[in-house]
Amino acid sequence: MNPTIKDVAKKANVSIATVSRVLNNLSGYSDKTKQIVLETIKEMGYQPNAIARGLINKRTETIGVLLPNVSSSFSSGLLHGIEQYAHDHNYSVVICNTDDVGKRTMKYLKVLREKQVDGVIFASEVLQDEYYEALKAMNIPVTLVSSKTSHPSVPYVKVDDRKAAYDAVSYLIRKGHKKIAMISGTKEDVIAGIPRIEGYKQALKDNGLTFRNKNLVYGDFMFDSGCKSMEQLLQNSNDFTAVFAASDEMAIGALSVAIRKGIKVPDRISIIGYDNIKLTEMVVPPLTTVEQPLSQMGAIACEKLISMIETGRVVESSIVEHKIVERQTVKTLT
Amino acid sequence: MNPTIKDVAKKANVSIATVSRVLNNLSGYSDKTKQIVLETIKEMGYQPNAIARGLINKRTETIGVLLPNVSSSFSSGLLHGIEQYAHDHNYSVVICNTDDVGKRTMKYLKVLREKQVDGVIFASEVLQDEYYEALKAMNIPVTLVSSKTSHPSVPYVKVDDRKAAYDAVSYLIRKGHKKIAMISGTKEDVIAGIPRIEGYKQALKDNGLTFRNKNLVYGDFMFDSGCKSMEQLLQNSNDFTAVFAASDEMAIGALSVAIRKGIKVPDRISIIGYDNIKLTEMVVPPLTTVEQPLSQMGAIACEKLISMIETGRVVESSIVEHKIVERQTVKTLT
DNA sequence: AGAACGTAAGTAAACGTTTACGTTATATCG
DNA sequence: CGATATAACGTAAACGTTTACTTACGTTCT
Repeated sequence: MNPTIKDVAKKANVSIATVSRVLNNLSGYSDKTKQIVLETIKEMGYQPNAIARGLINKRTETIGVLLPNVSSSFSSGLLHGIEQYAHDHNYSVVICNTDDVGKRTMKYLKVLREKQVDGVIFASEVLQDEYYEALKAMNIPVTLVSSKTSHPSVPYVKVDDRKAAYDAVSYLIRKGHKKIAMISGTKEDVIAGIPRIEGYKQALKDNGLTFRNKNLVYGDFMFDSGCKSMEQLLQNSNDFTAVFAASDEMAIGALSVAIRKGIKVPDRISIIGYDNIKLTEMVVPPLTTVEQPLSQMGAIACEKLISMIETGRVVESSIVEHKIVERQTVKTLT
Repeated sequence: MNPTIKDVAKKANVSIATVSRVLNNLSGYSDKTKQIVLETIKEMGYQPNAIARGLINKRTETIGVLLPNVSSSFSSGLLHGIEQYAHDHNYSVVICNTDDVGKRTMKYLKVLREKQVDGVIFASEVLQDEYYEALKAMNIPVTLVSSKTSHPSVPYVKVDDRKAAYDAVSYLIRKGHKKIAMISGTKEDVIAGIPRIEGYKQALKDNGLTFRNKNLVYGDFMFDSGCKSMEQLLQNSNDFTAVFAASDEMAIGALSVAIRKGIKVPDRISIIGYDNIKLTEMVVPPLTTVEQPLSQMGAIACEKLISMIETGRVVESSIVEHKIVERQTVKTLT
């Protein structure tokens, strides 16, 4: 078995307390004993046991991250930022892939509680009442990323979806487009669905353009639905020069059916996406899109969480800046 | 504070031991006391403390996963399978994103040791001697996925890279191609570099085709290097009708420069990739590729690991089946 | 010289479990 | 009926730390 602090103490001829003290850089020992202890520690290859430590100081230096789909480009972008920040601050992260199913989430929450994590991040998930209650019972801090809530004790970090959509559409308008379609995400999504539709409508209105029902279709943020939506749009009216998609995957879906149908992008139709996932650079032509700084958002959410863990004080939510990344799928109309 | 087993015991008028017994479904109590205990547990909202439990049975039911890049489609595919299997078997997974830097890996290993994880999976990382020694000192099982090693005590799961490359090239040959270029990964990579080059050369040889140096170029598996490699290939000779890329990202890079240069794919040049990441379906035309069942591989690696943890016996390595997924980037030459 | 104090340690309780062992009461059997 | 087996518990040690409290001793000051 691995040596324990007791073994070290015995070999170094000091008490357990003394070893613990030098381990934790406290005072109460001479330079000489410090050297001896340090040496025997190295000699024996001693490593402290974080479990025992955790039991007594009620801190595990571990956080839980719940996300709907680890293997999506979106989630993993957030995760990257979270992990990096956490690790740089000596926290470990345990991942919980909910696959969008509520049952699983509750089970995860239970496990995280048993394992005594110091806090949890909900990434891109809505904080159901049931979850909130469970978390409250656990009595540990929570933050949200790419999501929001009205509970004052749980801060979130996200972009302003309404404004981002507004800006995307305004951008198209500035480029001379007057007939702009939208491929929305799911109609019920209070984060990435509704606000983006509102931004779209508002931008049209503010620029004297009329909203047409048949130029708005609904997908589910995924590639396939982007394809279908584009076909639907083409069938509905074919009366638009640009489309704003509520996710890059859908935008790329739209792009691919356009190409397949021989519709030139951006010459005949311009497309702008949303997210700026890695894929956008790889596709031909590269996709113009509105960027969410995913990794940075993850890092900020993690920063907030750790701050709450260590200070015990609730911190403020943040709105992070989106920006339009111009690539080659939007044409300037003259 | 959360109630402990002691609180439950007191309220239920039994001893701690009894509560523990019903909690763990052991024997030594009447049905009646069981009911009472269960009720007070529910009443008080008691949840066992896995840290205390872990301290005593030296098991944390947690595994560590080291991977070079969480946000790559490849890694997250593996991770997905790992997480799912682990969670279904009541293990938690803590992720460690090494970003390919060795220093970080050693630090992670130290943390994982302190946190007393029950085992670790190296995903798509080569097991350096230094790591192996550290792991051996920890005295816990290890498995590798999408990597291999000659240490008999660490099982791995991967596809047969040499054979997969051989099959990919043979496939092109069967489709009538005689002049086949290759965009390789890094020359030094003993897993995904060398064996795939060997498979490529062997397939040429076995079919009476001669290998030409200028038809083999080196990238680093990433998109950008795929672009550059394709340009280099075009400059070198332009004397090939098909290219085999050692990763989908590079294949897509090659595809995109082809399209940009007006080279029709697959009419003028056929392309086959490697991995079958999600991206391959989204690109136009959809990429023909050889599939590695990433999620399944992750699950198998995790299964092996858990088996080793629970039985204490080393298990065998596995070679999983690759297969060619035909999409639209390979043309049959007549 | 003696009081007062600071430094360098040691002792032991505590964290929340599991579990080996001990104790009682009841049932079983010859 | 006495011996003994068994069921139903309780007691306390153990896991590897941290830390409040105590002790021993050397300095400094008056």
